[in-house]
Amino acid sequence: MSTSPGTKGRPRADAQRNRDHILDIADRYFSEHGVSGSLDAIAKQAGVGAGTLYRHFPNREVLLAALLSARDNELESRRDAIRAESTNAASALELWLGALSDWASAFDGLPEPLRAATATGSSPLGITCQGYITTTDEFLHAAQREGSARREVRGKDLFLAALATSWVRGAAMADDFSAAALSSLSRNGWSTCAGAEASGSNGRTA
Amino acid sequence: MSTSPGTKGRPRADAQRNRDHILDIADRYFSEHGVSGSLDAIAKQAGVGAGTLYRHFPNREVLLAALLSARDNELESRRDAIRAESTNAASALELWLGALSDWASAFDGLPEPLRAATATGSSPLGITCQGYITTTDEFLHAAQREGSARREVRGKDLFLAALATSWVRGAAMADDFSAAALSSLSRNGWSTCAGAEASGSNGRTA
DNA sequence: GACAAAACGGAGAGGCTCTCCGTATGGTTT
DNA sequence: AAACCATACGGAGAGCCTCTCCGTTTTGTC
Repeated sequence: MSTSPGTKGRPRADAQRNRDHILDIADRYFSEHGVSGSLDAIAKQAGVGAGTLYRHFPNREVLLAALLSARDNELESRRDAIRAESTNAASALELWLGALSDWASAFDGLPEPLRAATATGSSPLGITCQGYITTTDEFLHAAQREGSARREVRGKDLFLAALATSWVRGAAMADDFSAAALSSLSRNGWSTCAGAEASGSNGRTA
Repeated sequence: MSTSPGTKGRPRADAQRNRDHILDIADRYFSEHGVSGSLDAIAKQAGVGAGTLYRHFPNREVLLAALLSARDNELESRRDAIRAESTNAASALELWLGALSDWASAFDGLPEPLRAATATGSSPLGITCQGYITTTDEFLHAAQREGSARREVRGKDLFLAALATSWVRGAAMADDFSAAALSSLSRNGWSTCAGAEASGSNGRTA
């Protein structure tokens, strides 16, 4: 799984080389210009034709997914470290959400496609997100069993909250403090030691 | 304030007519296509040349700001209603945040430019946001005085949280429930009846 | 070395944003 | 009402972007 060419055996050597090289350049490029940077510019920087880039990565989302999957190991080892080191499920969950939020900050503007992919689901990015939502659920369930997390919260909601944290931090954000505030908000809410049960749905009023 | 042409007296009649008409069309168009829809298409639908559109609204952000300012009354009267009807500051704050979140959902994709404008500040959109942040601060301070909101939270953070709620609700979001979950998260956090003091900063780990 | 399959590259179609400037129009003045 | 000019109009087109198509080149195999 994961090398683009069709159904059969391994890709041709030049194809593999190009693919890897494009990935390298794209990583650097997105780091500098955000996820909205020009794909053609990436092709040019990589010294390949536009056709080559688009054959390997039919659209921006697929390219992003490939880029992120190259970083999978990092996040997964962080997950393992958290599991190993944490003494209680609540702080494990908190650390994991922080890790997710950092992950989603890998490139400027990344949270947006991640949210879109989470919503639609079936794309390669969506699969990736789904996996991490599952992990989030695991941490969350543990915390719930421990009694330190609310019952009505779902992993998906916390995942989105982590994305949102990263989104707030995004781009030209003048105030780095706000992201921390939001993640603290996600943990503690703004209400003083809330009435716990808080009913089910609020939010929309009209 | 607010009619685009330069420094002097009122604009020419045709200019005013075009401006209003463009605003009408743009409102409909953004409602159907989201804030990323094509500006040229709006000009065409409005039956004016691209130049005319861009003279009145030099860029997308300015157009959005004009569109939103046409809706100012709505949000402001909602604010007044909340002030009048609420019996306690906590629920007033909650209602206000809901109103903000609805406001930011006027068009698909609106939260993004709002966030960007909040960050950079000086644009017309930024001014608008700043005003609502101030209002948020008022509601928040009242709640803090009442003892029902945490001290360390700032209006700006709650404003961004409201935008984030709307952002999560955004576009193709398969799951409308998540937005409600996030706003509840913003109020109550995920931790059971938190240890209140929660220290200052957390979030970033690496 | 010869031959197909696989991959390449870049021209170009089509769409978007935004500018520029010759033309038309409103408002004012006589 | 005619003339005048500041103001506003429209749309061609420059420049950038995404993505496709297809003639040409490269690889791997026999």
